[in-house]
Amino acid sequence: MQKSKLIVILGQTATGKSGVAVRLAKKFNGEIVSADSRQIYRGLDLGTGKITKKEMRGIPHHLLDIASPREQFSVAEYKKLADTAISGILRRGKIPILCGGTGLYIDTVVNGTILPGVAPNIKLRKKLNNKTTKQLFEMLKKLDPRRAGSIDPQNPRRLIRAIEIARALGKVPIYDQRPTIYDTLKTGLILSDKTLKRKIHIRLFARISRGMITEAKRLRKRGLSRRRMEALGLEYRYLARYLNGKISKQEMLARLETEIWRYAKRQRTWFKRDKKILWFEPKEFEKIEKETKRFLKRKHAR
RNA sequence: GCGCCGGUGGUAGAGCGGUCAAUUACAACAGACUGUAAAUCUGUCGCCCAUUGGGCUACGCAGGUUCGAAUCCUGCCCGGCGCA
Repeated sequence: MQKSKLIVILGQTATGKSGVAVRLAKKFNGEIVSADSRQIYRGLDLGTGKITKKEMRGIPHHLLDIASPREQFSVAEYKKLADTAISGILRRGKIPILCGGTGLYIDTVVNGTILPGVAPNIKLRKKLNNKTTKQLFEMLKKLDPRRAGSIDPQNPRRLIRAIEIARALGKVPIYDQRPTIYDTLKTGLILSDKTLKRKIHIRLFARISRGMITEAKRLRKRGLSRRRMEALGLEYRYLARYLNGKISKQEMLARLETEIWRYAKRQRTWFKRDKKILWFEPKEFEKIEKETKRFLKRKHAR
């Protein structure tokens, strides 16, 4: 059976993914599925650099604004919704374009990852949060020695999740890599460090002048807790600290610039491992287009 | 001009005779990652070789005391405060 074609546009923050995705969608009759863990949330617009209605140029975008920022979203939910969105697009005879910078989300969809099927247990997590990393590791060792051997013993978040799964299933399952259901073209957008830094800087100030601070205030007014806002990371984390009077506006901007850069590097580290990504500079649209055309014509997967 | 306090690695800031290339934090760089992923976590971080380890240069500058100094003394330079 022929696998369905899926186009992926990925890259670090501020590399111009959205624009490229829209152009491709225009060209090849596509619809876009966002793969961004923060643009999922309603009301996080300027701070996440969410595409505007106008910029969409009539192209349908999926998985934006589908969750309340007050609640925690998860990869598992994302995967389910993304799969649904993609099949919908395919059913309409269009090309799905997965576009975003959240590497884990992309991989989960593209690789057809099977997640353990154990929902977060908030109560348990709260309880475990009081334990030391060492204690958590000991707990996991007792519950599932195998997983304890492969996990990062110093990462409480991972340990808690592993314990959560082990308690529900007896042990943390090992999942074999499944044959993926999509025939995928992964296109990565890349800029030199210097250019990316500059773009991050410019974009940050543009967001401020477009009202990012007002957006943050609005979110707080609508009941987004300070804690939750802090947990959203980057702009929202530092905006929260600023609104709280913990840092000055200037400190916020300075911190943000370096934090965004660091985030971009983490993204780069993640994407680097994937040797199947074809990298282009965003301005090389013709090349991207050509590659995409070739991919879409191709009969069989790889 | 006198008095006091201070000058430490990219930054902030410990150390106040040996165990100090120097706690720690931040930055920088590298990396991990299967239901919080813009999150969370790890490693490296004076220079030069080396696998453990070794060598060199370092704590404003110049001298000195000492077996031994970032740490004590003297002078100088610089900064802050106080008195003139």
